[in-house]
Amino acid sequence: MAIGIQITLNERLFLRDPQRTELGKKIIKHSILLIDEIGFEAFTFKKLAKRMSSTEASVYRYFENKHMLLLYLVSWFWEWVAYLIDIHTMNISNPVHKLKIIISTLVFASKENPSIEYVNESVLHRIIIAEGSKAYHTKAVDDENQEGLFLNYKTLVNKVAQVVLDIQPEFPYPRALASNLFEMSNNHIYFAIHLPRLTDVHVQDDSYDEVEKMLEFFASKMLGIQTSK
Amino acid sequence: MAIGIQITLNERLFLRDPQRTELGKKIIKHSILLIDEIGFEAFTFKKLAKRMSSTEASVYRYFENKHMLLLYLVSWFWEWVAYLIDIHTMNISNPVHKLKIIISTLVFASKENPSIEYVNESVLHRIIIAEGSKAYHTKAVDDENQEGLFLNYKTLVNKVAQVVLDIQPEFPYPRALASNLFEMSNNHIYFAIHLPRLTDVHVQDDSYDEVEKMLEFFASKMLGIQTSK
DNA sequence: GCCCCATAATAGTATTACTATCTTGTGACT
DNA sequence: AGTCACAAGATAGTAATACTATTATGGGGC
Repeated sequence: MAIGIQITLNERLFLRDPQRTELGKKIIKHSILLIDEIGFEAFTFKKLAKRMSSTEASVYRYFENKHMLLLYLVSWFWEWVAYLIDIHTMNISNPVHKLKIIISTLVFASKENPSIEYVNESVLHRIIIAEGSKAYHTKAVDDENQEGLFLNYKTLVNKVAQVVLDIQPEFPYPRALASNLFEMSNNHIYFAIHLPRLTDVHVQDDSYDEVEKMLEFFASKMLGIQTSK
Repeated sequence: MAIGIQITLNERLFLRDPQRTELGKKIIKHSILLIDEIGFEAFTFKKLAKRMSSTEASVYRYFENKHMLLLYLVSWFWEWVAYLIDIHTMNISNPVHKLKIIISTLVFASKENPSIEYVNESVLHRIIIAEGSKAYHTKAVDDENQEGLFLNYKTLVNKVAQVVLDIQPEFPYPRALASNLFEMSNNHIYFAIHLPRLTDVHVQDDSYDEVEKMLEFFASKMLGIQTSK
């Protein structure tokens, strides 16, 4: 099942392509686990190297710094979600149905059958939820954007915006609706777990059903479509 | 005009109340300016002290670390927005009208007549937009939440959620709608400036009219109310 | 005139965020 | 079989960060 999936990322995200070597894959694998455990602020290349039984200097040969590594993980995640959306909506022509599938793909990204052994998609999803926004809340955002480091996310948002326009060609804020669905999904999962008074949904274990229902509700209200049973 | 405004904040946010001393006020004032200039990651107490012609050790007597200082600034900002909303909606009984005022207060928070000399509200608004979400995206979020460090924001969100319920008592997601309005406001101002493909609105200089219009559109769609001219 | 206490001045530590250099081991090519 | 290339390991070193501790100074109140 892992065959055929290729996640292609901007080459400027890394110094040496981590997908091409064993050490590279180990860096991806363990950085996901370690960031999830101790948080991005406390995460350092030294700790990562120790955990992997490698050295700091070796990690630095793959990524310029931990910010670039985060950017890499975030890009990887969105590229993966885009891939999932593509295969799930491939044969769907009804855009309303398509949007519904997009929402559930997004919310349940972590539950998909893992496709690549060195990436724990479920843990990566948690990282995106907790740390994802730090990838673009930086002083370097404009330079990095110019280098195309956010292309994956922007492409995905625009893909969804196109579906919105297919549903309602005159809708005035297709991209804002699309990006808001993505941001809301992450935010409200996070709120439900850590700041429950900021939301109305609940999550238990890793069941995000209520989040999905809420996003469907919001989307259908925005686009004036019937909520299907 | 500065008379009578008192911003009261959780005492656990600081070690010594910065509002009570000259040095404290200088810390608030210059930290706002410096974080805006160099970004939160590059910001250090040493640089702040140098800028203020004080010492690192003195700053540490007021705030445990830079994260607590950010939390303080964020709380200050939301408390201030809550205050503005209160005075602007004081005599309004129609909840639809109230919500509209809330949206414009939120979007134009930075344009309000400055009330406290040591806080540049316009610059502070920029910080909230660019760095605000880092205040709660931390491993310590649960502990800090338990200590009440996010109360200001949660209270504000719930105040707006109550207005939503006044408009539509059966609305299933009042808090999510409220928090989403706040998050969207900040996000889309940021997107418009740095990642324009993630939104449909534009901002020029500090004119956020399009953001206001969009939030009104979203809110009225969600609540099924007429968009007023 | 003395006490209190905030601030300044200074120093010191562990960790972070790197950069540099040198060695070793493997695989590929001749 | 020999050497070449090159990735990774080992080691060291530097400047900055994130603090903590100690002592000195100076002004306001009693």
